Amino acid sequence: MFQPQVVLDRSSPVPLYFQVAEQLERAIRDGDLVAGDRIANEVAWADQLGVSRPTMRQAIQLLVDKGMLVRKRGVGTQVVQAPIRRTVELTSLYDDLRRTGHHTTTDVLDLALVPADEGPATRLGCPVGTPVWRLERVRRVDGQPLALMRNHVPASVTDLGDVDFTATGLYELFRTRAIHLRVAHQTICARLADRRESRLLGVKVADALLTMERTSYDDSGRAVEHADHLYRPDLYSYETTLVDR
Amino acid sequence: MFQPQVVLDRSSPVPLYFQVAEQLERAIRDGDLVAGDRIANEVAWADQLGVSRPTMRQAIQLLVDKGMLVRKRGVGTQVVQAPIRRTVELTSLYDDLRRTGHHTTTDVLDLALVPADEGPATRLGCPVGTPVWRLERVRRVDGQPLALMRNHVPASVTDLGDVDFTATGLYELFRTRAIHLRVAHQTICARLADRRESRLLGVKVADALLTMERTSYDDSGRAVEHADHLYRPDLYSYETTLVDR
DNA sequence: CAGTGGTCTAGACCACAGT
DNA sequence: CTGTGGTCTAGACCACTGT
Repeated sequence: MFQPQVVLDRSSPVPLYFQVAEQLERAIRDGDLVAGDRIANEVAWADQLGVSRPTMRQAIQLLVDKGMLVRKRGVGTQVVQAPIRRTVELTSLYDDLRRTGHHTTTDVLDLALVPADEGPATRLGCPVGTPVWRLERVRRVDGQPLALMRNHVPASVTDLGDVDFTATGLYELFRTRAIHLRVAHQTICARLADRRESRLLGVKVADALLTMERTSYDDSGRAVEHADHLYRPDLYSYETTLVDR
Repeated sequence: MFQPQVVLDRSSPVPLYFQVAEQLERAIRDGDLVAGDRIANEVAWADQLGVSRPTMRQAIQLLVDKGMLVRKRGVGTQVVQAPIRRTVELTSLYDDLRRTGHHTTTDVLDLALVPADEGPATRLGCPVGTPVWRLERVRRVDGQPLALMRNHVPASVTDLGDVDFTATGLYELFRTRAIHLRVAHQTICARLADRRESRLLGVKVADALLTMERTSYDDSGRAVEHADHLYRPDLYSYETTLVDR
């Protein structure tokens, strides 16, 4: 039974289970462990690393949740025969693109404090007429328009008045203001572009677009933001890994 | 601190943590606990229910993963201010629709054992030319065409030759044959319908469609199925709940 | 049968948030 | 400071799988 080298630093502030998961994940990505390989059982791992079994379980569970490992009772734990794609996380498109090294720019079409219409109000769970910030942007990647993004943020959450959204993403801003997004509900669909949208996104009129509606909640369970985004399907797709538990 | 009534049955085969999570979830859905409510702390719960703290944690974690609760260190655990939608699970459209009480029918357009083309072979991780079952269906809801579904299943996984897919879903079939889907990778996008697709789905030519590509892996990490589906965006959208951990 | 993961206990110490 | 969740230990028994 192959056991990749795992070294723990007990003086590190990084939790033990996370250190284990990290190094196991690297072993899989580097190909030290390949599809279908069975890894040693939990007890053996715990023994070898000098951690308790629950801690080792937690490490393995992290990778199971990421879709990289599969557990079968009475059998063992195996590496999934699958190309590892990024799992869906609670990040913004801006973060995604910057991380992958693309040059992104943003055109701000609209930023204003307005009374909430029925749509945004319903989604944010606030009364119609509540002051909300309305933000509309076009996101470009290497010059090409990629997404047309409309967002609403209740004025009670934070003040967007002085923010330069050509330089800062909305989610990045939330982080700097200690607003921690924790849960989001998304609906993804498709529809045809209208005249304005096709012009802004540089596609033909009546071309297909990917639509994404999202409401995000922070760590006190409060609705913080509603997004209504349109993506060019030739430049963007939505990838997820599903895991049955 | 409000604590809904939770009753445990220690003789039940249902794990304790699951019994707790179930009843807590019901309390939230029934409105006994509402958005923003703080629930009692883990130790108090464990004490009252007579279970250990790790068990209670596991119960709460289940609901956190579902996006119904939010934990904050030093503060407590709160109910998320969000409409509860179904979280994404590893189920088929057929299951989804049957569960919501709709009348679904299926037209089988094609079911054949063929050598794998490059596309399906790549996705399934098998050599080009490997025998695979090719299945093409139209799913209807209350008579209306909803989805055009093309699936590929390696012949080595199971025999689809005698299956009546007008009466049985593919995922349902897998379950009856003890093939347990555990991980899937999905890509969701949009494109225009071509002539054949628009005819089969009952939409205008060059109408927008939602596309879904999915590869599923079973509990030994083996690629079991590749799906290439097209959905009518007026009848179907893809909803998810994202949770940051 | 032996080996595996699934569940559970009864504690412990720590980091962080709010008072 | 107190109270909270985050991490961790060192065991235990059980259910399921494959031989």
